[in-house]
Amino acid sequence: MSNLNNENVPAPAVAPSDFIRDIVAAHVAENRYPRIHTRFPPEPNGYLHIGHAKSICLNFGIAREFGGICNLRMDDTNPTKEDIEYVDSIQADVNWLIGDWAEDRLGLKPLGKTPETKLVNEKPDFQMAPIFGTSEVERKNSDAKFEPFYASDYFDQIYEYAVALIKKGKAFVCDMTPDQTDEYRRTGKASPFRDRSVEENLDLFTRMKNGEFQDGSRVLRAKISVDAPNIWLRDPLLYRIKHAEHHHTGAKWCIYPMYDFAHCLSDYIEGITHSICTLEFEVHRPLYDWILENLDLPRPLPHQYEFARLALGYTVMSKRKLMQLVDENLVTGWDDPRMPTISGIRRRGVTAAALRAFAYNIGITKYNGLTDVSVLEFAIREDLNKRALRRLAVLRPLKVVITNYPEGQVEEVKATNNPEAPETGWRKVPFSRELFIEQDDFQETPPPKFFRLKPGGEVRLKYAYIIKCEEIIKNAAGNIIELRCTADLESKMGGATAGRKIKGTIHWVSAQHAVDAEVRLYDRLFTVPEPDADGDFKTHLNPHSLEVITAKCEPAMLEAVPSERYQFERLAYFALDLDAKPGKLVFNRTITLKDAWAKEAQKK
RNA sequence: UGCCCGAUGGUGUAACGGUAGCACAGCAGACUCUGAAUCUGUUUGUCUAGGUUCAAAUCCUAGUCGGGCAACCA
Repeated sequence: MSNLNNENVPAPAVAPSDFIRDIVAAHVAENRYPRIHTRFPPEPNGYLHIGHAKSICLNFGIAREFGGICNLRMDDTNPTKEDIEYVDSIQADVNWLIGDWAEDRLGLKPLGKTPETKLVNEKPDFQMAPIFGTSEVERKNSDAKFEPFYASDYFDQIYEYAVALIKKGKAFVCDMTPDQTDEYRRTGKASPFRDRSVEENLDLFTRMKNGEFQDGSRVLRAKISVDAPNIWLRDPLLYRIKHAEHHHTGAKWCIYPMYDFAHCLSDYIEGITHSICTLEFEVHRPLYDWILENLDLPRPLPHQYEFARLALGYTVMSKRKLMQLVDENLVTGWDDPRMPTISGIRRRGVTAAALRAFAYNIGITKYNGLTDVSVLEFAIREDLNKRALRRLAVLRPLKVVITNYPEGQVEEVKATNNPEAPETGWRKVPFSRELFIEQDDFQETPPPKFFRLKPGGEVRLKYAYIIKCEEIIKNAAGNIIELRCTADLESKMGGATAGRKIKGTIHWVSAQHAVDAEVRLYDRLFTVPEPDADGDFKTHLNPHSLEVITAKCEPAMLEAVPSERYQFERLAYFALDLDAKPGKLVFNRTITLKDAWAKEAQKK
């Protein structure tokens, strides 16, 4: 797969510039940190999607451009929603996306390693340093095993920090019900438990940890303010009780830290310098800072920066909605090629390089826009045009008999593998008396400007002869089932009349040599640009988002491999699907070629 | 409703007080043994109103519109 990432595809000419990179560049210029350190912290509660790809490209891109590191971290503080399946898929997707590009910037840790306690400026400090700078291949060949970081690996340390806040009188155990807590926070009233003694808080928090209390009966809250304008500063929750097994820590804990408490501390423990997240966390930033600033931490503190998440036309992006599509079998799985998930996009045949180019092209801002799918489609086509091997295949066959071509004769014509990459050479394609052409390439009563095959008209068969349609044969129902044509037998490449100017050139396959392939034609999943703008997004599902047909391919397709990309000439780009087996070709249509004729024909 | 954030062609972005540029999309043309690719040309824009300044997309004030947050989710 590695050759798919860079070969033949130019890197973006200039490194992108945006407000976050500007900030990082300024910090580098003033030597604020010994090294730039970002992180990509997904919660393992679903598969990664193209919005995450934007974040991955940002965080790893910065690490790459500024000589830094980007940690992969599972933000796993809620055991009831998370699962090991997602941990595995996240790793696979990240490795695929950054492979050959920022792989050497990926921060991982030795398997099973937990934070070390060190003395910094005479203060105890928890640290979790990454290993990095090894490629995936090197890691696989090494005896040592590596894994991503897990917020759950810091539960001991985060607990210690909670105790420290309690001891400073900056956190308290609250016994109100969830509803009461909501009510009090909304109205700016102080919890009746706010002024418990340090001793009582310590005792209660220990007993929370020891499992003496029911879920929901008590929480640990920071003591910041009862009526701050920013709700997140109104004595926010730090810990809640959940008697649940955790996919990574097992049954060790029955209290789990909230996102706000765990995230900033995880960043600190890992030595993150720039904690980049999406806009909805903007209002959490004061809390992020408050926690870190109230703990007497000896090392430089990380800072949070926010950017706008990706919204893409004709799809949905929330994990909840994507999971609904999966659970209700509206798609075949998280990696269904119609899904905006990284695994779906990959299965569809899009390369990592194309996805990265897309991420670069859309930029990073704080403006919540809706990116047109054409931007994604352009990145995919541009990438595939340069790398895809050209092949002849007919999706909807129409039989053609060349009446002046000898029965039983077979010849092989030379066909270019990829005009964009001449070094890929050429192959032989068999030609014979009976062929298949595309049904769309013939019209009995053609509209104006139709320069394909028509009665009495001529067209060039790509790499072969110019043919003329002499006769149409129909069945009893009146449908065209066969065309009788004559060929200009001197018009093949190098022939006497090869230079004749014929407006149309069409693709074909020799009937007796054609191989069948299952072809899955995908279209957008939804019929409207913003499926979740109103009501139920599922009412906007495109009923024609998948069509499965059997295509007739030139015999070279028998040698198709998953790592390659193919262009069925004049039609679309295709990639071999996971479901393909020896003797059973299955192709996914990644994306169609641009079709100027379809546009022209629509103008009527 | 409170708090926070944002607003540049159809879409996504750049311009960091000094010529509003790029990409996608669109349109027109050239070329073409892929109606692809490539090449050329081109339509379209600074939310509004005040202010500061020789000069404002940029700074200030107000408004308008849009988004986010107000989970014992992240």
